[in-house]
Amino acid sequence: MGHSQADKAETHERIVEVAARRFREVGLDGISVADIMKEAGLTVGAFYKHFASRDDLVVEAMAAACDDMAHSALTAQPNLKKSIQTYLSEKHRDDIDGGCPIAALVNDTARSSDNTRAVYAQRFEESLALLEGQMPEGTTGNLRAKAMLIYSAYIGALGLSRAVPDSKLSRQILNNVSAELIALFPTTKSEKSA
Amino acid sequence: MGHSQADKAETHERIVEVAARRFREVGLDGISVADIMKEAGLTVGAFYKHFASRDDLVVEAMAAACDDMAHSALTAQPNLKKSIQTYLSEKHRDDIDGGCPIAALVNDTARSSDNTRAVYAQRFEESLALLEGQMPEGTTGNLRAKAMLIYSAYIGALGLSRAVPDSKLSRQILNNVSAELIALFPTTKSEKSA
DNA sequence: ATTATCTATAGATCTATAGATAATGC
DNA sequence: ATTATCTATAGATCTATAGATAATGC
Repeated sequence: MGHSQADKAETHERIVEVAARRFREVGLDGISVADIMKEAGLTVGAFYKHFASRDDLVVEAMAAACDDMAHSALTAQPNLKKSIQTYLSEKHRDDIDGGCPIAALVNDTARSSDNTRAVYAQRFEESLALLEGQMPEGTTGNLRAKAMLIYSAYIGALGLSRAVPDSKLSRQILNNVSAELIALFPTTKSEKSA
Repeated sequence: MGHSQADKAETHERIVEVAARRFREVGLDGISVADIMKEAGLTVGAFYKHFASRDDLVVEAMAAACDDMAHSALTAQPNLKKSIQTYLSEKHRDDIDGGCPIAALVNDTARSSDNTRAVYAQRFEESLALLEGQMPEGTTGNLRAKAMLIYSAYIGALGLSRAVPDSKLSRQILNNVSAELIALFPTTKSEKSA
């Protein structure tokens, strides 16, 4: 039983990380506090020294999940084409618990607390700005609106690809939406090597 | 206590209709059998004369919800522009329990039973075909792929508009994605009057 | 002395079933 | 006789709290 203050901070973070993964996989209501604690190597009694309520964990886990994601599919790609191909890949589809929470939890968030929805919206707008920054040079019109279209297509296509049980249809959704988006927003030559 | 066989059929349908609404609103796991029965004017004991398990109700309710929807936003519109405007409207956003279950339950479905997912996928493909049939004359390329892009954008934008707590941002998502889709797939003159 | 953790449990739920009741339908 | 409904409840959960234990930190 180690319980220094340093241990507590580590423990807190470990609980949040477990929750950030599990919530994406099974939904914000799909796992109990006791099971989260067990997966973090603890028992349920310690939970309320770290969080005032289960919902406080949901809020923190939502933020953590969004921060996870911010450094992969949307941020770390050199151009829009790569972003589209990465986001709408079978790898991302099969990595629910490590993938984009904006997609995995969009329905859950609509039914959740104001605090959770506020975190979700804030992180969504940050990701949207990143996507807007990836729009090809020379794209005309409302760039933020176009980024919203792309992000909406991301969320819908990824969600559908996970919902349908037929793997052929699932792949078709990812590939078709990916191809259509790439055709609509062609990356310029200078950006390809960027 | 009326319980003729005709009554039973009506009762069965009433339970399914209540579930089809509530599931869209609170998720497939968000309401108990007892509360569904209460809302249908019954008590929990009668439930298992109508369904072998809770999951059987989920399957039937999913089908019923999709049938509801099939005759409104996607089917009953004369052209694609009207379909886009209707689907991505504040009215649809605020009518979760009567709106499109393909959007409202996409995350829930990914976590649900094979039977539920099969019904979802079947109805999705039917709606997709309707949308494909609404593509403007002279649209070139892979029509099914383009319909998948539109439907994905529908699901993502509607989901986002319900998840974010800021009503201004919510409206912006609907209006921007709607405008971008209409610009991408302009309806021809002959179709406008169709 | 304080506190991070543990075990144990109160009180509220949830699915599913058992058994009683009252209506249908042969 | 059958059965659609009811009330009641078994058994399994879930959130949150109480009280004991063992380590930290003044």
